[in-house]
Formats: sequence, structure tokens, C-alpha cells
Amino acid sequence: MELGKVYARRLQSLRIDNIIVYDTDEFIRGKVMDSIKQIAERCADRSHSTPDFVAATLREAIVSGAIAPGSVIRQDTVAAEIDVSKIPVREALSRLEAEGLVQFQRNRGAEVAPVSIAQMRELFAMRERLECLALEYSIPNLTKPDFVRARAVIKQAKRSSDPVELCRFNHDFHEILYSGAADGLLRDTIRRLMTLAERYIRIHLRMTGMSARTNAEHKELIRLARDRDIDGAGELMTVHLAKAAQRLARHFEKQGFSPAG
Amino acid sequence: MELGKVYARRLQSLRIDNIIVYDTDEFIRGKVMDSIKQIAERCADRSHSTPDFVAATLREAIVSGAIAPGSVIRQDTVAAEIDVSKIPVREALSRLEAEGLVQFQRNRGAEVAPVSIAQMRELFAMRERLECLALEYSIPNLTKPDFVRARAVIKQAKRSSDPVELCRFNHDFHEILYSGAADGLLRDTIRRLMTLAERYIRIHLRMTGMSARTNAEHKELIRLARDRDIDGAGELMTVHLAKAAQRLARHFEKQGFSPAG
DNA sequence: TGACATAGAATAGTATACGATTATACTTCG
DNA sequence: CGAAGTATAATCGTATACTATTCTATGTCA
Repeated sequence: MELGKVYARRLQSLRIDNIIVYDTDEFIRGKVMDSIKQIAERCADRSHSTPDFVAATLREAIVSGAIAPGSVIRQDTVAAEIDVSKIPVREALSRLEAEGLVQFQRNRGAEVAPVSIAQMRELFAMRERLECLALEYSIPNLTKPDFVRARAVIKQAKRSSDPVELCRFNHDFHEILYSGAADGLLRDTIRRLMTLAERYIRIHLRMTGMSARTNAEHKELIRLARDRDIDGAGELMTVHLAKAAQRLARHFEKQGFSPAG
Repeated sequence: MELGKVYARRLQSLRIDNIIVYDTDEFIRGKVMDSIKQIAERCADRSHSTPDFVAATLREAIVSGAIAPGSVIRQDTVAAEIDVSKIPVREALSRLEAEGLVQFQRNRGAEVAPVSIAQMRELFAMRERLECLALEYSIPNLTKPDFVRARAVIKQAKRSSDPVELCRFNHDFHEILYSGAADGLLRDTIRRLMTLAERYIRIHLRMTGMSARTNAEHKELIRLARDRDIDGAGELMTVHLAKAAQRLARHFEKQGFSPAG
């Protein structure tokens, strides 16, 4: 399949500097579009607009690694596959570009944004700063039900081993933790960064699962939040994220930026 | 003109909570589209794609206040005015939505995002955190030519009194300061935040001009950067931005969220 | 044989056209 | 006279169709 060819050509350049290459087995076997169709069906929540739906589908496809970094997304192909015209596809791609998941090359279409250890570090550094800020805004306004929900999420995470699910629980947990802050620019930005981070986290989780320490840290975060200890929670969040970034970096460095599926 | 009517109707709701209302004289007189045409001519750098061009035009129109917060952007009108079809206009609006400058209401078009003191504070708090981080990345890599350029920008700012120009100089200054950092997610996010901040800064500058203290602080920032004093620069940046936010908040609170042109 | 030019195919980007939704003005009824 | 309902106009959203650009494969010349 064509996409496989494109990717095969890019494989070398992807190895050049600091780039992580996904497990491309499925990709090269040409199952990409099949999986996109499947993802589309899962995302087919018609409460949203068509571009929302397309964007959700492609976002999941990129984050999950179904479409490999560096590969080109053919607008016609996607449009045909999920049975819409090119216009909503283009709008979806526009959004994904703003989210940092794809990059348009003029008259040459949209490429899936590359992944790199450097970017991953940058990402987590930004999260440290912004999520501490979010804690400052949020903690004073958190209520009992929030803590209850957060603990429930942790429990679910303990029971699960599916990386996709675990990522969602991780998302949910952080989301609850910041739900005391107004839903504005800050939380939006954090969400965007978490989505980008997921591209790295999922690979790692697929290998190791969610560590017990992560769950312990999450629990401790709740305790500190409940005690309204903003400084303490901020410090723990900082090390929590720093450690996560460090773990990921070690993982990918050890793998030599090679297939990590 | 229709847009004027729309805005007139929204005027009351805009006053409800924490909202700053622009001077809408020109707007109500129906000069909006004229000014958009003018802005378009200024933005007509054909090195970019059509949606880029449209986005740049609308961005400037929104940031400058030519299109007031809360008003609805009619796709057909914009398309006709700058002589393109609706599709690139919609793509441009998609991007502006991602940037936080407009909000789509399904089947009702795109509204210019509201402005509020609360958002302004959030904005500057985020900038504090992220720009300090950028300083950490950048300062070790800054070179003599960077400092020279930064000083040149300050000199230009001293001579100018046009708020648009002053904002650009401010932009340029910060951009140079972070140019030692790789041009990735962090700098992109900062740029986005600076653009949003401009909506507030321009109004303020129109009243007061660039304060001498701002220029002094900029100079001091360069000195600290040259001495590779990351902590010092970070601290100064924090107070620099905090003070700016405080000035703006006082200004808009005094104005009682009323016209500030 | 290999670099370069050229024709054709594939694809991105945009305009036009149309169906669906929402706003507006008018009419009708209580 | 005001509220509700209906008809009409305006506008959004998307599919279709066309143009311009880029990619690819074939052929030509050094």
C-alpha cells in the first residue's frame, strides 16, 4: 500500500536525529486504513460536527501510532474511508496542526509530526510549570466528590493493564485534579500537552504497564490536595512529571530510538 | 451595516461579567469591512498560503479590536471582501479557534472570543511560567548579536508611540530573548499567548504609551541574560509580567469594563 | 550508463453549488 | 396588545467539480 511505501522511504531520515520509530509492522502490512475505519466507528459520536469527528479519529490514529510519525496523510484516502468529502478532512487536519500533531507542507499535504526525545522533554517541562499553576488555581476549590472520583479512577487504573485505558485514566485523574480551576486557556493548553505526551506514554505503558509508584504518587497528590497543601502538591507534581519524563527518556534511549511496539 | 447590528444587540450581554468592551465607534459606523480590506492588503504576503493570509488578516483585525469581542464573523462577507471563497476562510477560522481568538457555534458561525480580566490574568500567569522556562533553555545559547539586536529593538521602542508598533517591538524583544531555545512547542505556545495578550496590551498602550520602566526592565533582562544569570532573569521576568498584568487589571477595572479606545 | 528533460498521473488547494439549519419578519389567535 | 406559529430570507456546512502543483516514470542526450 502506498502509505507503507512513503513511510519506508522516510525510515532512514527518521533515524537520523533523536527520532523514535514506532513498530510499523501493521503499518507496512497496509492495515492503516482499516484501523482508521475502526477508530472512526469508535469516534462516531454524532453529537459533534463532522470535522470534530474526523479530527477525533485522526487524533486517535496518530496518538496510538496507527499512523506513524513522518508519514503523509492522504486527504482523499481518509475522506473516502470514513465517507465524507475532503473539506471536513482538511479542517480536521488544520486543527491537528494547531495541536502539534501534524504539519502541513504546502501543496504536499500533511505529515504526521515527528516524535523525539527532545520534544518529549520539552513537553514534560511545560507540563510541570503549567500543571503546578493549575493546582494553585484548582486546589482551593476542590470538593469531596472530586476526591472521591479521583480515588475511583486510581482504583480502575490499578485493575487495568490496557495502555489505552491506562492513558485515559491518567488523563481523567489529572483532569479531576484541575477541575477546581475555571475551564479556560490553561486547562485547554494542559489537555493539548497531555495528548501530545500520550504519543510517548502509550509506547512505554505497552512495555511496562502502569507502575505502582505512579499510583502511589497519585494517591499522595489527592491527600495533599485535600489538605489544601498547594506547595506540597506542586512539589510532588513536579517530581512526578520529572520522573515520568526521565523514565520515558531512559526507555527510548535504551531502545536506540528504534521500534518500540 | 449588519455586523454593527449584531454587535449592538450583544452589547448588553458583554457588560454582564468581567468583560471589556472596546471603543466601537468605528465598528458601529460600519467601517469594519473597510478596515479588514486594508488589513488584508497589509497582510498580502503571498509567500504564505491563502488560509495563512486570511488567518493573518483576521488575527490582526481581532487583536487590533477592529472586530469587537462577541461579534459574529460572517464567512461570506469576509470571503467576498478579500476575494476568496469560503473554504480558506473557514480554515483560517479553524486556526484562530485553536489559537483562542474565535469560538465556533455550531451552525451559527464563529464569534470573536470575549476578553475578560480573568482571562488576562490567567494568560499572564501562564506566560510567567513558560517564559521563565524558555529563559532557562535560551540564555546559555544566546550570543552577542542577539544582545545587540535586542538593544536595537529597545531603542526603536523608545522612539515610537504607535501602539501597534510598540506591541511588535515588545514581541520582537521577547522573541530574541528566547531565540536561544529550539523553536518548538514551547516557543510556539509563548507566541500564541503573546498574541492573545496583545488584545489587552494594545488598548492599554493606546492610553499610556510604553512606560519608561518597561524599557528599563527590558534592558536589565538583557544584562542578566548576558551574565548568564538564569535565576535572576527568571525572577525579573516574573515580576515584569506580573506587574504588566497588574497594570492592565487596574486600568480595566478603573474603566469599569467600559469602552477603552 | 547516468543525468536531465518531459509527459502523464496523482494529489493538494479552491471555487461553485446545493442541502440543512438558524434567524427574522409577518401573520394569526388568544 | 402580546404570544405563538409559520413563511421567508440569510447563513452555515459540505459535496462536487475544477485548477494548479507536485510526484513519477519514461525517454533522450551526453
